[in-house]
Amino acid sequence: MRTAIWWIRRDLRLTDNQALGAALARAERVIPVFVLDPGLLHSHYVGEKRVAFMLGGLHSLAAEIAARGGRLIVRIGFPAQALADVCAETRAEAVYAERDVSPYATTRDAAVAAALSAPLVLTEGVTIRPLGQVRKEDGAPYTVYTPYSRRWRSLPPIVRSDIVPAPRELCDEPRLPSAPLPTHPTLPKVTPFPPGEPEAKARLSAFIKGEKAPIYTYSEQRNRPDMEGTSGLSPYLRFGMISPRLAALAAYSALEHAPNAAARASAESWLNELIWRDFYYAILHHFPHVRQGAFRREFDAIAWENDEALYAAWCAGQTGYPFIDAAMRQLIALGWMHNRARMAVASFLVKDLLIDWRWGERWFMQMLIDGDPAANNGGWQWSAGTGTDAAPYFRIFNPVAQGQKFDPNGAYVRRWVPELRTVPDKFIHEPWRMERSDQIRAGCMIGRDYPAPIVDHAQARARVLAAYQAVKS
DNA sequence: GTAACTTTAAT
DNA sequence: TTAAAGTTA
Repeated sequence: MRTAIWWIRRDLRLTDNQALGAALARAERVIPVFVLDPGLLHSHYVGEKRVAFMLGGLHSLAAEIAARGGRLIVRIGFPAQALADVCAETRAEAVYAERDVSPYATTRDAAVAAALSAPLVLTEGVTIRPLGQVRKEDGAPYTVYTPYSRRWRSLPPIVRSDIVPAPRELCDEPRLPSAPLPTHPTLPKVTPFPPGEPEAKARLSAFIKGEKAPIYTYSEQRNRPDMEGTSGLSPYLRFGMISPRLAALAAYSALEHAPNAAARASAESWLNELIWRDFYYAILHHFPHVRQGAFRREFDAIAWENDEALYAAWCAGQTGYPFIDAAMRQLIALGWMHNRARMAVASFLVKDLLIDWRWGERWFMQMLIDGDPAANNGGWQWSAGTGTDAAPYFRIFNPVAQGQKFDPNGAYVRRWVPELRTVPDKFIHEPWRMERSDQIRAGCMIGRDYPAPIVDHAQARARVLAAYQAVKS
């Protein structure tokens, strides 16, 4: 074949790009095309920061493509129309893209396939293992993580030769029109995630290189929002600025080179997080109704309170629970939140405020740079207990205990809730327990400088237990 | 071969 | 409590 289109969506990379690789293997000339879809930009599940991060990634990708003699073609409009135009202008004989799982993506891709006269060829690459590959003995999909992960791990490890190398050269079609890449919105300066594949690769290698690599202390460090114990790769994985398979290869290699058993277990726990990611893509793939409501449909009947004022306080980080507020303010400021904090604030919204988990899911999608339909939905359903986990206990996080355990010195709280900076360690996670004299000494009056708790945890706990009990049996 | 029953473990 | 996998009838 002479000409093919590489349709770029959430695979903003050259290394281990299966769509690009397949196109290059079959066509003499491959044209990289990105379509800026106005429908997506204005969705209630999209926010400015993620768009800004994506645009930054596109600028970086355009530079990488240019460095190899090619040119990124940008079009603005509906994908079916834009791609049909490019196909006609270039006489492309096929369009290659990475298969995606969200209902939005699958609907869009079906529409594109129907509109094009050239075939739309979808490759793997969004997940480590091909979608739908990890199944039970009888071919049915797994619905519980642990057996899924066991089967996943029993498959052959990812090895160097699985990785598709980046092309050394690309070609250009000089007369083919391209819209300029927007320069707005931009990321806030404080956001610690410079977009692009080179940054993603640097982060991955810093995370796994050497005997003292952070991956070898990950299992303890990862739960501390006051420290930098995670890989910080989620936004890059979200937009495919790094291939998840390359991340898995790195994890396997770290397992192999682990200096001791503890280090090995730590690397294992990071690999497990990558498997969780594959798992939630598989869930969305096999059970697309999770995007609408509970995985277990009986939980759609829960009588939520859905108090708008409490929801607004949660969003703004004004709940009166310091650990919750620190996390929610970190989210607004950075477009990112530490995962331990995500679990705590999700539990608080659903269990303490008795607000529909889908409200939280939507807020996260609007705020998060790494917001991903599959992973975010899976996380929220896990927190709400409406999802895939069958546990004999009902999970309610205590917002004070979470803070004391995972932010023991209050450094995270003080970083994001400055009005509590002078509160003594003893009260940092429950400042309402300060006597009036303590409050004066700390220069922080509860109810004036910082809110009193908007709910009583013990009461809220009893209320949510009853609400969940009511939909059971 | 299939269904009923038992065991295991859930971050 | 429940899913998955193994065991027995």
